[in-house]
Parts: sequence; structure tokens; C-alpha cells
Amino acid sequence: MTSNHLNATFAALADPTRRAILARLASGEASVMELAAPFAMSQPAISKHLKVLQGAGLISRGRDAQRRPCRLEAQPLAEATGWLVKYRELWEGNFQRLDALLDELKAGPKKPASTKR
Amino acid sequence: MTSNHLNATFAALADPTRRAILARLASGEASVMELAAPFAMSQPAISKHLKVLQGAGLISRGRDAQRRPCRLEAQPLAEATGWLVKYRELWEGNFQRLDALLDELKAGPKKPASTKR
DNA sequence: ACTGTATATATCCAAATAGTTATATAACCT
DNA sequence: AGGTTATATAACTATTTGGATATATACAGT
Repeated sequence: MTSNHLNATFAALADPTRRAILARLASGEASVMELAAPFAMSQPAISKHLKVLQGAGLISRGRDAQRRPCRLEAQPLAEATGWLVKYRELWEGNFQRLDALLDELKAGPKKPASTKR
Repeated sequence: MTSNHLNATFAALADPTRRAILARLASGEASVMELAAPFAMSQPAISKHLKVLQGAGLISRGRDAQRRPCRLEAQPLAEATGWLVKYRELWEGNFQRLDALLDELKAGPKKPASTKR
């Protein structure tokens, strides 16, 4: 079920270029050219990476004239984090915080909107 | 620096067989045969998966007569979880819990040993 | 209409991955 | 010593991946 999601998500995260792109997008939307700039790599290569990220549902694309801006999608990350947290806590033998963290994940993001930027 | 670790860790986690093996190992050490049993796959294939997991530092091997039991190693998982939690929280715009969680990860596993099984 | 800019697609290539079968190694049991 | 069990290694194959270059598409500005 979610196995496919996890496959695609972790595979997408396994590449440092893609992780850097995600990190960059954490500070807001960006166009392909903007995303490509930091890398010693052709534009088509970046487009491919973006396609992988999109395939994993980690980003979505918009439209701004000829630009096709990318924005982050947090949901697949939550799944992946959920898997990791679950097993990490599990095999560390800590069952107390596990429950709390799983509840937190299940409830979804809560935004206290205080440190909001 | 830790980029290589993250590459290997996420790549290892991208395969459902390997995730299942890790999940299985969360409940304790197991031999190769025990780990292979649930899968419709040859034993050498499982040995390969174990090699990948070991290469990522996710498991370590022991020796028990002709058996070579596998046990989980939590540290690379902590790194991966750290990366995910950092960016997930970041792009969800929640900076309060981020600090708390990073401190928690940096401090390492604390075992209150109350719900301990 | 023409030019430049942004992005995608096509084709190709080398290397890595995930699996197979067959064989080797190592340790146990009689 | 001989047989069985557990695991690893070798050799092979098909598929996927990450990159390149060259080309196509789409929109903007003049």
C-alpha cells in the first residue's frame, strides 16, 4: 500500500543532488534555473531529478509564464519520517516517546503560528 | 561528510525487502535463514541485501557456529531521521519543535526503562 | 514575426541494482 | 572421514539510474 510511496521516497532521498534541491526548496518556491545554478550539472539532469522528486510526490510544479516553479510537498516526508521514527525508537527500546511521536505524526502538522516566518 | 552515510542509508531503505528485514530485526537478532524465510527469493539474494544493509552500517554481523546472526545498528537511522525531521519541520514552518527534536537527537537515545519490554 | 529565455524530451552511454543458478567455504554431527 | 546445514562468492542477465548532448516546445518582449 504505502510501500510504493516509501520505495519512491527513500530512493529519491538517496541522491545528494535531490536532497540539496529539497533543502533549497525548504526556504520557498524556486524555478528550475534557480535550482540548477548551484550544481555543476546540465539543466536536463536537473529536470530529471525534479521528475524523480515529483514522481515521489515530494514536490509539485506550478506555472509562472515560461517558468515552472517547484514547491515542496510534505506528506511523503511525513510517511518516511513515520517509518524511521517508528523503528528507530522501537529498536532503541524506547516505547514511551514512540507513542507520543506517532500520535504527533498521525495528527499531522500543527502550526502554533508564533515563530512563523 | 555525512552525505555518503545518508546516500547509503536512504538507498538501503528504498528497497521493501530490506525494510522488512530491518523491521524483523527490530524484534531481535536473526540468522540469514530466518530472515530469508518470509521471502520468495533465493538465499544469495538475501545475502546481497544483508551486504547492502551492512554497507550502510544499518546492521552488524555476529558469529554463532555456522550461523552469522544480524543485529540492528541504530546510529545511521538516527542520522537519516535527523535529516528528515529537520526539513520536514522546517518546511512545515514549525520552528519551535524543531529545536526540541534536534536537541533530542543530538543528546542521543535516553532510556527511561519503565515501559521496557 | 523574430529573438531570447525557460523547460522538457529524445537518444545514448556507463555504471549500479536486483535477481538468478551454480559452486565454494565453513562449521556441525555422527 | 562423510554428510548436512548455513552462508558466501562467482558469473551471468535484465533493468534502472544518472549523466551527457542535441533538439523541441512554450512563452515573453520587442
